[in-house]
Amino acid sequence: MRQKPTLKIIAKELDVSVSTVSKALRDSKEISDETKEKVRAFAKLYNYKPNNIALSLKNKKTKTLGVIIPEIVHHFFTTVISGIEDYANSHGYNVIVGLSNESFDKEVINLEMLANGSIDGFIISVAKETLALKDYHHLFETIDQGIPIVMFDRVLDEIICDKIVVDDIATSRKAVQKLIDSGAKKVGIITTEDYVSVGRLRTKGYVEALQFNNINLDENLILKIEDNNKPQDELLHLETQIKNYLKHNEIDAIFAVNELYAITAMKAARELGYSIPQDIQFVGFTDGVLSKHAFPPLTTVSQHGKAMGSQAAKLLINRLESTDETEDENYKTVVVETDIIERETTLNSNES
Amino acid sequence: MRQKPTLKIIAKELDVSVSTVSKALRDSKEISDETKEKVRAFAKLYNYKPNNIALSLKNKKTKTLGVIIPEIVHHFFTTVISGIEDYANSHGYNVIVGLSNESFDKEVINLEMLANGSIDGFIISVAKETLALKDYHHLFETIDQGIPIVMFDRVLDEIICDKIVVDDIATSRKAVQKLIDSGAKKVGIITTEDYVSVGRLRTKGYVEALQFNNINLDENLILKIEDNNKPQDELLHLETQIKNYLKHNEIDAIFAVNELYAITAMKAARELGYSIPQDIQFVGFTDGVLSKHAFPPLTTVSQHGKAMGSQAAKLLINRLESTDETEDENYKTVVVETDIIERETTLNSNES
DNA sequence: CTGAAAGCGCTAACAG
DNA sequence: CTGTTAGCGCTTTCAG
Repeated sequence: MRQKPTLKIIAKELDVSVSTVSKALRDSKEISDETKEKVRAFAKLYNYKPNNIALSLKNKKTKTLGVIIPEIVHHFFTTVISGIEDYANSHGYNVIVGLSNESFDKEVINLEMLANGSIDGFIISVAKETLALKDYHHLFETIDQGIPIVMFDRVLDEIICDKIVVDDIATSRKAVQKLIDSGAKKVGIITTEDYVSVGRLRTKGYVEALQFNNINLDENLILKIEDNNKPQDELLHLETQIKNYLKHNEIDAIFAVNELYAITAMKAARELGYSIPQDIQFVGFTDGVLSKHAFPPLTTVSQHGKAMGSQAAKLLINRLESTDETEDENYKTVVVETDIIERETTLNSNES
Repeated sequence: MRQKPTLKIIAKELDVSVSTVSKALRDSKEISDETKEKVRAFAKLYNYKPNNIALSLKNKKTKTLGVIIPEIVHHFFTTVISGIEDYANSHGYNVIVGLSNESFDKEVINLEMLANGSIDGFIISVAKETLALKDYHHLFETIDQGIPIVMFDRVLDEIICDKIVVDDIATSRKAVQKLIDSGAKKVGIITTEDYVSVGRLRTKGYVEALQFNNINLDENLILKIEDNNKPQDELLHLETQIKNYLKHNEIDAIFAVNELYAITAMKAARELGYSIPQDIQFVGFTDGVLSKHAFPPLTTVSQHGKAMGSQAAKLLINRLESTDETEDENYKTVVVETDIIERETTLNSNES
């Protein structure tokens, strides 16, 4: 095992001072070409690379971003990370990932661990539990310490910072409109409880779309999935809730606020003898592997997670590197476009 | 914006020396109870937290693990990460994630970036391109620098280090045996090209299972998917390869070395008029969301990614914290168990 | 019991 | 053109 060379070692070896070596390697004009050459050759030979930690301590910046998400085994978050990585890496930044597992405490711990010098800024989508508790002190504190935060997907009006969102309301309106245009008369929604902001907004879009088409709102057609937070029987729970809902209502189209709800509902519908899309149409939210490979392939609105991720990284890095004091207050929230990807769970408008 | 308190600031405020504050906070017995109390109170009030970077520089360890994987939008890797995170976090370590995107160059860059002091050790699954090129100098060099590596899933015999694997051969044997026991006479395999070690090994298990059952090997039943590395039309490419394969062979069971191949093959089979599992049975490898929600739900062998992740983290952290010189050479490779999760694409043995 | 000093690896202001 | 010095935040001898 060969130990890593340091400036000190090189300096001693070449019988010059540490600062000379440092300057030579950074091509300072204070140093003679001759010395530069000598130092560079030696450095290359011994494969010298500056120590990141020392640089971080010196510069008070680590060139790494902290990403905190509720869950990594989840296609949407995973695409966002890949967008972040992409942008960050190509701009010289690394990415530390912290998982909250939807737990408030873990979110706080992760934030605090990383806030002590490990990262320059955060990209975060808050845990459900945090949303439920409405306790945001950890976020306020890190901003107060001068560490910028970019929120995405699950964002908070209370926190003043850069944000990346999807226009949930407009997108849902669009999705529901699609269903109506394809001939659906009784469209239902499978959504989350209202404390999950994205669920609430998507429900709102659903309601607006109905109003716009002069369709009376039937509260029974809104299924809010109770999240019991016990992964083991969650799926079963989900299935029974959906099956009951389908049995007790006359529905010819369903808008589901995520893939899993959509897929589970399709399965339930199939088991109840419906054929898709003739008897009942489906549109999901968030395009992922499940949608593409479902049977039949699910029409879904794509959130462009990768774009959200790189946008988030871009906003954060810009803020970190901006020396412009006036920009300090100028927080943006960028809305990323969504598309509906038509697959085989919806009818064409003219077929209806 | 309140700036973070440092030892220096506290010391000045309390009119004592920096070292006194440091010692007081670490409960050194050199310090009087009175002073300790005073310092602690002040530190709590100002919410003092030691700066990680300074500690890292001082201690020559960062308490963070570098994880380098080919692809994050992939259920298996994602479960592994979650296992790593879990174990690492509960032992005071953070996790930096680097993605190689199956590219050799990106793998090298990531490794080098992180090796310069950012992390204490690596957990890595190598990129396909690296496997194809057989260029492992970056791995040798980081080990040579004294940075331990734990490899998982795609491991290399040439590299001497801790490894976490699945017994691919035995597992494949088991999977194919299951198919045979369920009455299959002509079982095919959809696998990768041989340079992907896991593909090669799984193919080997397939061959062994046939031999064991005195079934003649028909080379035509082995479909090695060409990976053209162009994501956009990859899927289409995959589909046509598989469809051709199904058309030109008589097959009543397929063992696929990953979920995607299995799902795609099921789709192709359905389109060709087969019914599953009556006409053709399927077993996949690597249990993920796709398998569970496929139509019909796919029988699959579970790799226990989360267990692999925490095992990897455990091995790495043990090695990092072991002061025992004798352990230095004692590299383990742990084999994690696999299970076959029976769902609806296979017949029961007694039904056959 | 407390403080001064050195050092982790690096940069930069300032002398020479 | 090169070297000395100080300092980033912290720990740890070693003196007092």
